[in-house]
Amino acid sequence: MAKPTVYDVAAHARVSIATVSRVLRRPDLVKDSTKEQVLAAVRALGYVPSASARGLAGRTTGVIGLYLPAIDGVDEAALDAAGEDGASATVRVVRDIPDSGSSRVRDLYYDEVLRGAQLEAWRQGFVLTIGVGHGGDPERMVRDMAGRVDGLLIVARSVPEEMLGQLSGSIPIVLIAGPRRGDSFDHVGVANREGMRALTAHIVSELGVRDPVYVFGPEGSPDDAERYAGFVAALASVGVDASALRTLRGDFRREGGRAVAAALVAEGRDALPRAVICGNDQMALGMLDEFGRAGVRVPTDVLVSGFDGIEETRLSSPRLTTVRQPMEELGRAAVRAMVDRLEAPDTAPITRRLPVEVLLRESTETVSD
Amino acid sequence: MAKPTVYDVAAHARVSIATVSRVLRRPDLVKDSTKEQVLAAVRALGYVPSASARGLAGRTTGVIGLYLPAIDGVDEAALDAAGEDGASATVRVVRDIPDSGSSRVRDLYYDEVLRGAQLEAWRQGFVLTIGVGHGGDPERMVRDMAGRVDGLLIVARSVPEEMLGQLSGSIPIVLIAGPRRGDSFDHVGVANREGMRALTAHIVSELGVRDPVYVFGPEGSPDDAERYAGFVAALASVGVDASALRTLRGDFRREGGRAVAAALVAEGRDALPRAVICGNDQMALGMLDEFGRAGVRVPTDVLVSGFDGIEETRLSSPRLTTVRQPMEELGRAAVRAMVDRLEAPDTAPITRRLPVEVLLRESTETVSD
DNA sequence: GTGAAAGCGCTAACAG
DNA sequence: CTGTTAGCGCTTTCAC
Repeated sequence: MAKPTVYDVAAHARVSIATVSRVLRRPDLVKDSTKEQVLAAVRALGYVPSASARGLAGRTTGVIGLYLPAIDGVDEAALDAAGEDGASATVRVVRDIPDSGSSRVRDLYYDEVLRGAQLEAWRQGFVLTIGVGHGGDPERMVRDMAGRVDGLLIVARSVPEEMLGQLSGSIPIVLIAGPRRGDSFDHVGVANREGMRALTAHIVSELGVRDPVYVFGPEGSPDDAERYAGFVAALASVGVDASALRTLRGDFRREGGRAVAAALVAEGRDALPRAVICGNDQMALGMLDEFGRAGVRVPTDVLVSGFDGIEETRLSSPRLTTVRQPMEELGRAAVRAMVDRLEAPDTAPITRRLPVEVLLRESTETVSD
Repeated sequence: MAKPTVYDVAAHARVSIATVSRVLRRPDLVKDSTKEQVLAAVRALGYVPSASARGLAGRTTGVIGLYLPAIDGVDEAALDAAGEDGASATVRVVRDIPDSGSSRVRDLYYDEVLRGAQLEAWRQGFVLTIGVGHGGDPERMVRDMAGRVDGLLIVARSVPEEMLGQLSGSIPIVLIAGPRRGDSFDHVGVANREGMRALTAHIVSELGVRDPVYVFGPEGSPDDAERYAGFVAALASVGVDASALRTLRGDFRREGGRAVAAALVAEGRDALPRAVICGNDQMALGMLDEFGRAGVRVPTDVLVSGFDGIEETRLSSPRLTTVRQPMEELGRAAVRAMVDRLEAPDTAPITRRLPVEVLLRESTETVSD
């Protein structure tokens, strides 16, 4: 008993295959009584329509693809090793000492984007298929996905610019996050600039720090550039020339934040800046780590802020002031943009910019505050 | 310039479509020189094969589906509201007080399963498509998925038993977690029983508590039943009849744990059990919350343990002793099982049982320990 | 090695 | 309202 097809259902219900198809797609066009027969046959046979056939005939798959960049510490070698179920014990008992699990820190970022995309896709009648980069070239995977979906959502910078060009020739693409792409791609992003501007304004105006230090991420991050632009703008609006201020460079990772903080501490406690504004949360958390170790008090000795709003910022001590990006909403907006694009293929590029939220917490709290 | 097809490529390369197909699927059967021509044409045209057509012709989609149960607090109404991009502000600044974000607590469980499945699927040359239940009936979504994948991974109890029966008639199914299904389904699970047995043994033998109290989840959870069986077994092996011991009933949720703890406290401090062993982490965390509020000290006054190994257990104070399930590995193992099944459709049901890890932490630490 | 031709299961005109 | 009939783009014998 192979998988039943329309033909089987048609035969069973004593109608033509066209009628079966209609019952499933435009039920209103079919007489109630025949509809019943067909439905009964469907149930009896356990018929499930083939998406492949439907896709071929209808030239549309009902699938939206989401491509995410490589997951942090995915270790291919370890994966291979884990590949076989060794005869390992069923239970292992270990004394788990604090901090041993720090390697589990993962950016929840994409999980949330994924969740939002999935939810919205379903609401819109689409299915989501995901591809996650893994080290090397996105090439193969992205191409493969391109062949099986109606449209592709791509997280910024996870795919080389050139491939985007080619791809967009044959399939709609919506870019997620990253730099603004008013030009040639549909794009949903967040208000990086405005968020950092508001945060900086708070620190400068409310807290009276006129010489905050900005900590960059790795060279070439457009998100970081936008954030810094917001930083500069906030300062400019109170008459401070940001280019005269000191800046530091990290790498967007926690470890990098630690290093930057350590360097600062090494210069002497009295030389510490009054406020450190980091390009992302991970670096800020790293600085918190190191300042804590070194006995530098936050916020008493120095104010620290991050950007992104990852979960850990709520759990650090002190809790970290940050700018929360609406990740889940980002995924959702991307799907919406894609659906719009699919409905109107030849309209101008869609650009959506989502609002952010500045979360003021203890890491930037002052006495007078 | 519509999407190029095999015909376009064939014409461009001056060969037949059969040759184009061969170059892409069995390159070894084609002469090098012609292969070159075809590849060149593919590049020139930006050809991407249609997965639908391929699926139809080859009766296999190269897709594995993963169906996850409803996400905790998904609020459909809120989703609708969020549907339109209101003219909301770009930035909002709020003073974020501690604990305000407790609603964001989400079980990371499925995210990890998802990640593992995705990774392994790709390694095996498959693409993963995911479906997440949302409140109501899984029916429609699962059926839809069934039509577009080669096999379906289903998290236990997210789909009614009967539907599983039907489905498995037309498509391979691998159940994830939940009760053992040695019978009629392929299944990957974890060593619930053994894990709880080891944990209980530790508390009984090492810490000398011969009358721990077990806190159940909601009625009818097979996972919980297995865990309790482990609890009973551990006790039995030191000559204690667990059925004579007190048990409590929660609901697997944090709030439920709080309620249970509150009830216990209300009975009087001196009547407190010496150890409380919970069926999952959420309840244990809830108990920690309430004990903390009530001034009951953990582990001094009472020992508390959980089960699952969710992230929050590392961040609570005291950190929670628990049994960590290898979630990511669960997803990976499920995919592997599916691939095996696909390769050998008619072999006996596959059952994989993954080891767990008992993590001893401060919530069960005693002085003598 | 390569080409011709027959489907894979479904949808969508087009008749009736 | 329902049936007939072309394909959709690709894989796969079967010949050559």
